[in-house]
Amino acid sequence: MIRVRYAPSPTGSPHVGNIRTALFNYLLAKRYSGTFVVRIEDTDQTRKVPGALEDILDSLRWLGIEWDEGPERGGSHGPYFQSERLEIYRRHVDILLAAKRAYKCFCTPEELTEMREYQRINNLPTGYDRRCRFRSDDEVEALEASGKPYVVRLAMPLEGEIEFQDAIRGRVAFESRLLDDQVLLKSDGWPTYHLANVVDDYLQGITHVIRGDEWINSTPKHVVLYNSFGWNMPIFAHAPIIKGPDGAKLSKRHGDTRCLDYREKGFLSEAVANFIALIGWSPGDERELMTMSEMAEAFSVEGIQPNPGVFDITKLLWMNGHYIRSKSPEDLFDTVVSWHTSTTDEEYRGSEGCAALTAAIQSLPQEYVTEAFRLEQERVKLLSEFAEACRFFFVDEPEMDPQGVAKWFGQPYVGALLEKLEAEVAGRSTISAEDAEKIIDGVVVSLGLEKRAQAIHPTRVALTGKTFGPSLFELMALLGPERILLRLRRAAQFVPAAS
RNA sequence: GCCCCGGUCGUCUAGCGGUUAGGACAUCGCCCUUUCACGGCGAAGGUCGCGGGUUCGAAUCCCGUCCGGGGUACCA
Repeated sequence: MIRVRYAPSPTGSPHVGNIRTALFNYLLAKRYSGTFVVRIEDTDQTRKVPGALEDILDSLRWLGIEWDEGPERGGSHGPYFQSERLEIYRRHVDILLAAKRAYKCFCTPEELTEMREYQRINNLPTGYDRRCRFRSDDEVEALEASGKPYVVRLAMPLEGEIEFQDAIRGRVAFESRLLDDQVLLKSDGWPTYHLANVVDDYLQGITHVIRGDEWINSTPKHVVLYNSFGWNMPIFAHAPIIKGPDGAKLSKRHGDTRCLDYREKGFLSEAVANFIALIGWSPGDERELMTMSEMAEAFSVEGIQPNPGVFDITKLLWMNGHYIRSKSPEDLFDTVVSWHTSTTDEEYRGSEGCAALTAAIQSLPQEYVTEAFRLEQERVKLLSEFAEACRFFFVDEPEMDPQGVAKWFGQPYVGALLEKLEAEVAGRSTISAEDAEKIIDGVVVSLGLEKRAQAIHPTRVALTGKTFGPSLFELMALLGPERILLRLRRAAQFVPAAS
């Protein structure tokens, strides 16, 4: 039975690279019907950020990454907050101390800074020089009795190599003498990540650790820790980082990197999950569009690539469009409306489209709004685009595109066209798409036009103000006679007097 | 500086000793069509970072080198 974990620290809102690590772990658990646990690594109280925990859980929930054990859910291996496990770490530090696999270090931060400075200047490998490691028991006791604060450090092997098998990269080896004696317990009595992570992974029965590449350098310290306790190690897999377009690790500088930003911008969770999984992982065949369960079925650690990938927003956009197109009208309505009412995106909130949609939802029949969404569905790449794309359906006087007017309303027949259409539409209670087509064709004949496109384009501009959009006939069917009449009359004002 | 990881079209990737180096996004063209989009078809785009080996044969194995990234905390 495999057990994996996602162990974020609540120091900020998780970004997409971080959340992808959670996804990989989750997929592995799903693949083998294992257990996915979420553990909060809050051992650095000074870096705790309010709201971060909520954002972590929110990000997971949004993407559909459900955890079997962890915050809000509990489980048999709790507590799932490291801040509630302090006693456990202390107990384990004592074990290490008693076995001489760790020691107390009384060096002050100032001394350490000075030491590193010296090392840097002399081009020596930086690291703790172990000056406290060989103190006698009496000496340590005296120092401790004097009330001098201390940390506990791991006694690393002085020579030889430390190696481990990485499931993605194969054998990774480090020279022991280059590794320093990592702090395990800080002077405030709290553990560092290194200690807490190893103790918890062991106690919580974690079998596979998929984590970011940035951990690969501290893995030998973890290996020594496992050995010092006499524990078996989990399988390590270090996933590559996600880079920004400039090749550097994805960060705030690259704009939106917060996972939840994508939700606010109008991305669908299924698109984001699908897309980020594909940075660094592939099912081994040529599939790209995959649901969560399809990905889980195809997932393997071996399918993770060792080299970092660039986050290509263009491809995400394409994928988002795909998932928008795949929605049923009902689902689409629910999705767009609930996104619209909850998004915090300021640019969207302040847009005219947003205001028009809000009004439409309140005053127009749901069927009307649903149909408007359906007609724009294949053109839209973001949820946030529906409001603007559908605006002409919702407002009485859509903006007239000057270029569209210039291009089509200069035709000598346009005045007559609009009049004839008005005459045809007047008196009807409804118009179907078929009716609309017959009306247009009839007008084409009576005006002696060569192609119906000559009638269609000006009519589109008259009714929507735009030169592009859904099928004119379908759009007329949705608008209905009353709106069409109003718009036809208004459009007449834009026709140059000469015609 | 030192250590570690990585390097296949612009981007995401398949590939794991013998392939015309395949797919996807983006780009361009054609088709469909009332426009835009969707969809379909096609094109262009890769000296597999570079240089040496090993081998009958190397994107695939080895060494070197260059470039990029990551780590070098009483942060995770």
